[in-house]
Amino acid sequence: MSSDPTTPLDAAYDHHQIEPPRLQRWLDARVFHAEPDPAREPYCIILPPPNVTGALHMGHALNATLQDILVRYHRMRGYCVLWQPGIDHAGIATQTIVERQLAEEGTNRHELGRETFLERVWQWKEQSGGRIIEQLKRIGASCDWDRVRFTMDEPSSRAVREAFVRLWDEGLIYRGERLINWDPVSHTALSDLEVEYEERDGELWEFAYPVQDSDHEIVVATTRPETMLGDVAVAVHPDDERYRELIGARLRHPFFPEREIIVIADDAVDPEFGTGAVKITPAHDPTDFDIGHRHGLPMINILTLDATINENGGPFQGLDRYAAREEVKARLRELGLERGTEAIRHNVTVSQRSGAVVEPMISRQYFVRTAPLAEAAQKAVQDGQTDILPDSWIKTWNHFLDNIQDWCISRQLWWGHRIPVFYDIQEMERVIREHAAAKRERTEASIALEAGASPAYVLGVALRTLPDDAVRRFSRASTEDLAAQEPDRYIQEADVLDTWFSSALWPFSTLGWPEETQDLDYWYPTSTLITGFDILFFWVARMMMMGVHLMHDVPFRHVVLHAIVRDEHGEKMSKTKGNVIDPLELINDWGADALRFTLAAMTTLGRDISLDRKRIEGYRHFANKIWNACRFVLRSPEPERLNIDPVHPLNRWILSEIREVTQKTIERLDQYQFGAYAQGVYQLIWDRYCDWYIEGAKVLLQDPETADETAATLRVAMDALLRLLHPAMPYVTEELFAALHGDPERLLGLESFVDVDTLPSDEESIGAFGIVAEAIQAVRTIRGENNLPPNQRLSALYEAPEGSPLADPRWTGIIRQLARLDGWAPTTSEAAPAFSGTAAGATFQIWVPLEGLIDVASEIERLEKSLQQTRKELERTQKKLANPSFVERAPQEVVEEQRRRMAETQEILTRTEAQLERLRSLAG
RNA sequence: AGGCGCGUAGCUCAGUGGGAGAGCGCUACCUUGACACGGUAGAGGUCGGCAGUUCAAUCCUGCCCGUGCCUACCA
Repeated sequence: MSSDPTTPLDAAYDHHQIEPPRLQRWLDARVFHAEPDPAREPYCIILPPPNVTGALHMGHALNATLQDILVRYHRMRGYCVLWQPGIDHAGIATQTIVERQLAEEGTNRHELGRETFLERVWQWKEQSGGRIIEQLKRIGASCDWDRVRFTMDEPSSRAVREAFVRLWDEGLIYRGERLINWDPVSHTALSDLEVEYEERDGELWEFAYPVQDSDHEIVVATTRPETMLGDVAVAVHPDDERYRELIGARLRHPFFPEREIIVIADDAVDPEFGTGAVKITPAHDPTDFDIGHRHGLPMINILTLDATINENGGPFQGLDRYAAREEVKARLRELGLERGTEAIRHNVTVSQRSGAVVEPMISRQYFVRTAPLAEAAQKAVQDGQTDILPDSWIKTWNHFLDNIQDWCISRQLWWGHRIPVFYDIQEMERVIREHAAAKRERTEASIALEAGASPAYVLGVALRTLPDDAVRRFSRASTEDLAAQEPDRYIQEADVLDTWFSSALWPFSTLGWPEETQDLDYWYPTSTLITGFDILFFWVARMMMMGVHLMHDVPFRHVVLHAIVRDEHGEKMSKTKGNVIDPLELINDWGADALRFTLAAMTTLGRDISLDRKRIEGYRHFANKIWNACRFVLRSPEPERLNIDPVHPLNRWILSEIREVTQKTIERLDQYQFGAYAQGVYQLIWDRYCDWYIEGAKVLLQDPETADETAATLRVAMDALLRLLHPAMPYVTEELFAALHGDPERLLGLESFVDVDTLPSDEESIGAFGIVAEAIQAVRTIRGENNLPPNQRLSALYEAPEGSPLADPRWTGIIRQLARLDGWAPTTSEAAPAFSGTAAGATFQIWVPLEGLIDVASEIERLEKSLQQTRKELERTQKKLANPSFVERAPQEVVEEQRRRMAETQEILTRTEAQLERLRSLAG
């Protein structure tokens, strides 16, 4: 079809014809661009920045869909809306990709040098990075695409430096020796959140430490035998009778006789596990590290950064950790110290990024002191400055913040924000000399210094060997590049910051911080953050900490956590299972509108989504449905006037229904009830507008009395439906809106939302329609259950009280047409032909004479079945009302409701029984 | 180990302290001039089990069974 909406719409909806050109028009017209407008209320959402290496997956699709619904909805409601997009630089992932490319070219980053390597990364980023932005556009995300930001761009980098320096000056960032998670493949430290636990089969291997000057021994168990090379103690529980006498004893290390291994007592030991005695390797195990601190034990690092044994491993030096494990076991076996083995399932820590088994290692890194920040973040939620939805997550939130560890922010990478700490060389030399003098010995650093080594080399030694407070004395944090200004005096820290450090600043760095920009003033705090619960800790908590601390206000008023998208059987999607569903493939097959609507319709907060392609297909059919409904409207006569208050109850009914759904939609979207919103609009459009209203309108259009107001109502109603649906299905609604108004320039996305005040709320019409629909369905049921084809000519008689819509001439044409009747006339139960199909309603009875069409027996059977159900229903209500405590204690309106229902059911029962009697006498 | 969630029609899921719902699938009929990507009618459920609170429980409480996730981690 032509995209020119002035020509009639094609017979069938085809998303391929609609979506790409529509998208292009939005982009060309920059309709999503936002500038602060003091005259309007601000509304701001920041898009959780996807990874620069990433491609769109279902999680992104869901996330973007929900945000876009809110954004489009608020735009239509008159807010000044900014949806801020961007991507993050994904330190490890990106560096890994480029390093792999270099390896294929037979080189590596060290040969290239830092500068050249970074140029290569930028090159990669420009060419292949961030394709996810184009994919987000494709699903219709109405971000302000003029404002796309990157965590490594200059404004963000500036914000990172500023934040770092402020936190440093306040003592909230420090450099210290800690046990960190070392990824020996990516060659970097990882924060606690970046490691995962994988359950694997392993063995608990036992060996003995002989007690010095004694025949005794103490048996320990371990899953990592090679770590015994770094053992400095064996710990037992203080109350453990078995070992009480050995506490304080000295053990002999089989490979390092000069090393003193002492037996200590510590509560952390579980006497039930293994042998109840634990070997202590403070430099390579988190628990041992703590124990080592408590007991003032030395720390012996036995691993290189490649996870091979270092010089402290004596004869095992140079062996890979796993080779060393086998070698250590073999040697201990030879020495007769092996004591057995036990199969065990245990958790192995692996790097989230590289998948490598992580080694706990003692190392000097930069940390954020999280305790004070976490407390403030927690308080912000407690005090209601930020709401977390669903609120079941608050418990998790508090638990995490209560137990938060300091955040390791340095990464031994090149791609990222280089830590803005500059080491003052002159100061360093003074510190080295003073330190050596105080210790009254030559230190490694002072030796290097005296030997005339290069400042960079001496710095390396100093950073490795000097105490933290000494290093701090010659460290300067600065937002200025001191090393560039005074290259002879300053050397910048080589490490970069964790990618999440820059992401933590995102809600305000994207708005211009640390500048006091108009954007920042207008849109901060942002309105709502929508993200997956899987990054509650990684990102949300860190943004909250940084926002509260640096901006003195929370970064967002609401946090909405949504679910994971699973496959159609509820299985988590994974490449290994092969059940990954690619959203772009779905968009190609069914259209972005159908995918979006499906995701919205299936979203109930707090519950995962199992995505079934059949469901998407169904909603694609829905797009086709409204498409064709709109075609019908366009083919109907042009009304003379549009803004009318219709008189006919059918017209008043549909407008009242739209009014009600609009009100509900507003409530639902304000409460993030995406599923209820989508389902409500779906039912309104399909079940009420298409199935009932249009069919009725066809009749009214034939009558000069009602033709014009009906033609107008068809359009007014369709216009409202498109507005209601637009946030969820932007493409097709834009297309139809332009066609409906015959104005290709008018963009629905920039129109206002449905105004309930312009719509009637007509209870009488709603009630009348209900009775009419019930009557029509009754006739259809009689026809259907007696297998009478639609073209079978039938007529019907009715009995109804005065004023019933069944007797209202305004409805009779509709009844005759929709029930496919030749005749529709009043009668009485006495006068009605005995051999009829009947249906009794609360206020009416209908007879469809069936003489000569079917046999009496089949109609008797049908009525008996319906009678049974009516009796059951009656019994239930009677029983209830017979209960005195119900009548006494239940609310009056509930009792009334039951009484009314009983009367109705009684009426239906009586009528049905009477008819059954007459039929039986006929069959008789 | 601790925390959270789920269990409703064949499948995937809504839902509410007071008459059990949708989509898909299934059955029958229908090329009625918006739509067969459609229409009409229908079949199908002890709302996981047991107990409690209540006049009333699919909904609230407790326990149990099944299932999924998160956090922590024992060498």
